[in-house]
Amino acid sequence: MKPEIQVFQDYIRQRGLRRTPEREQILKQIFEIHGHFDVDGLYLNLRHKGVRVSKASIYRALPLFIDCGLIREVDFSEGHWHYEPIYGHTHHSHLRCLGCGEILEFEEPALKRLEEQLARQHGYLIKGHQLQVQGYCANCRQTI
Amino acid sequence: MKPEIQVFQDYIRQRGLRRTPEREQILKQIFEIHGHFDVDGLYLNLRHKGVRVSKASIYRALPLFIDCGLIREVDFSEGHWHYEPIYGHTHHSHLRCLGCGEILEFEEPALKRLEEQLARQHGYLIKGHQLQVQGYCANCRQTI
DNA sequence: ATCATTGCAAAAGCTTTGCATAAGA
DNA sequence: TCTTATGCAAAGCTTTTGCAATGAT
Repeated sequence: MKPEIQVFQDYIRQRGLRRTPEREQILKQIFEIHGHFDVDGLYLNLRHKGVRVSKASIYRALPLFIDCGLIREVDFSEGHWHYEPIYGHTHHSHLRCLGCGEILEFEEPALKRLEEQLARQHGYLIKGHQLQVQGYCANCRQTI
Repeated sequence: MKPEIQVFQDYIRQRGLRRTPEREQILKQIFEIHGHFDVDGLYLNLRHKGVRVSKASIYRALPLFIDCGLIREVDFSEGHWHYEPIYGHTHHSHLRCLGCGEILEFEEPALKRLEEQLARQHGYLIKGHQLQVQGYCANCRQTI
């Protein structure tokens, strides 16, 4: 069994919830996309594959996946939520082009030290961070 | 005249737009708050002061303020937009408590170098970045 | 006199929720 | 059997937009 499914089943059992084919299909699809997604795109992916799941079920499943650390919200400033798998993926940040919407990923290991410093300085238990950088890509910068 | 008002008037003139008391009141209020805000809070602030402005005008004014570099969007993962003044303020990031919602500001000058590196590496013209760190504050970490 | 801007109310998106039905445990 | 989960449709929220009236230049 894929490890992300295992993680979810453990979480489900521990919380006294139920294992359903819908949740498993949604999770499977998310980890096949292997990149960021939004609810509508995920829903369409599933429908095109012939998987019958309602958006309501997706909206109800995502908080569970977040809660057990499989995915996280990401902010692309587009007025609706985006998400991405984090389980089994290295932590990365996003560089977004304000012209064409292209999104590049990059790693920034120095932020781990920043987290530790903030923890010490303010007594926080740090759970994570998000960094987005915006600008114009090589193409779009010529047209502004 | 306050410098942020001056910046906005210059922008207005340059774009052939019109100077209105509504926009000026909204901008004035934003720079009196001197911290992050959302549309509803800003609207209530103005109403309580007896300033008659509609939310529609606020929604229509904010993109202008963003466009001329006076404010920026900030993401607190709360399902609606937050904003903060940036003109005349030093750039900072946010540390947010997942328990009580407290928000601390901190500076992270190293990210300037990261921006330059990304610009070189990917040919981007960088316009800015946002960093949020989440965790539990000294109080809330005891109750989770 | 023009034409941008306003306020209102309606519409549009995305997300959440109530409820009857289905189905895990 | 008991309770959670699903699908549908309705409701909720935030944000956007159409339109007639207003007002800046």
